[in-house]
Amino acid sequence: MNDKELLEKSNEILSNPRNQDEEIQALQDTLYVLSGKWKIPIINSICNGNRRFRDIERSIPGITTRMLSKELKEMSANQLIKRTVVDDTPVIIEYSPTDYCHSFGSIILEMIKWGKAHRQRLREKP
Amino acid sequence: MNDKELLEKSNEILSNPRNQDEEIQALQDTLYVLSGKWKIPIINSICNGNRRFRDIERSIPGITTRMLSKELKEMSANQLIKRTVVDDTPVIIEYSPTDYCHSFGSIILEMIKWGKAHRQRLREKP
DNA sequence: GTAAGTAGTATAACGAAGTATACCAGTATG
DNA sequence: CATACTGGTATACTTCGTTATACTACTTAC
Repeated sequence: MNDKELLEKSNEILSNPRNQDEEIQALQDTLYVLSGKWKIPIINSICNGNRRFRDIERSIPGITTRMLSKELKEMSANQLIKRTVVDDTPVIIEYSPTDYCHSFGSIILEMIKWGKAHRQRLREKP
Repeated sequence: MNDKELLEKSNEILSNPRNQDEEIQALQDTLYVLSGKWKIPIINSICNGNRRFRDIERSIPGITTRMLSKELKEMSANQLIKRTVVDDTPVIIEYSPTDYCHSFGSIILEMIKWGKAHRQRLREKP
């Protein structure tokens, strides 16, 4: 590394106090937890008040019972949601959000915001 | 639906002015554009100042040249990034963010925030 | 009794996403 | 001269996400 490069490097570090390695790790952690096509829509649906299997299923276009079943199981295991059996007759199964689940609120809101702006852009110049 | 349920439903609608269908669509649009394991880390890397192939590659743990090459090609085609050939000797290839790319800033920041908080939680109660 | 809804499971199969590894031509470094 | 870097491509392979379809057991409504 020559003097010019060294100077550039030091300027870069000074102007950018963020820790790159830590950030990319945080980003990849988040992406790992949210991986796949369905977890975010499911979290969104449950946080929006949907509690029962068929209600959640109907609220997410394109999802199949199998995928919903699989994801709900995985998300229960990971404390993202809570599965409650209401011992009525007939038995009712309720899925509810945990605090953990609510912590994705900001990410989901930003994604909704982006998606809406995206559609707007497409309408304006197609 | 009985009277009690009807009342609850109407209260729910009044207290929740958001359009569910529009939101889930916006969410799924966003997820579609960002699908896969690598686009968000790549956007982040380029927005953080990495410009050249090997720099981007080194900044993203786990990515292979093949995946990076594939994604960069796709993202160039979709106007997410710009590929510039600097006709020096040797030829240098530069990838730079577009405005479109910058529009993911808020989502990425929220994801980094979540990932950091997540690690913090794990440290506190393992 | 029959149709429709609830909460799923079972099975099979497809294909995209991702991994691993090697390789290339050109250039720079020691 | 050997090594290592650059910007990728080629090939082969694996995995697992996803779809499609059917089915169960129970309940409610007509």
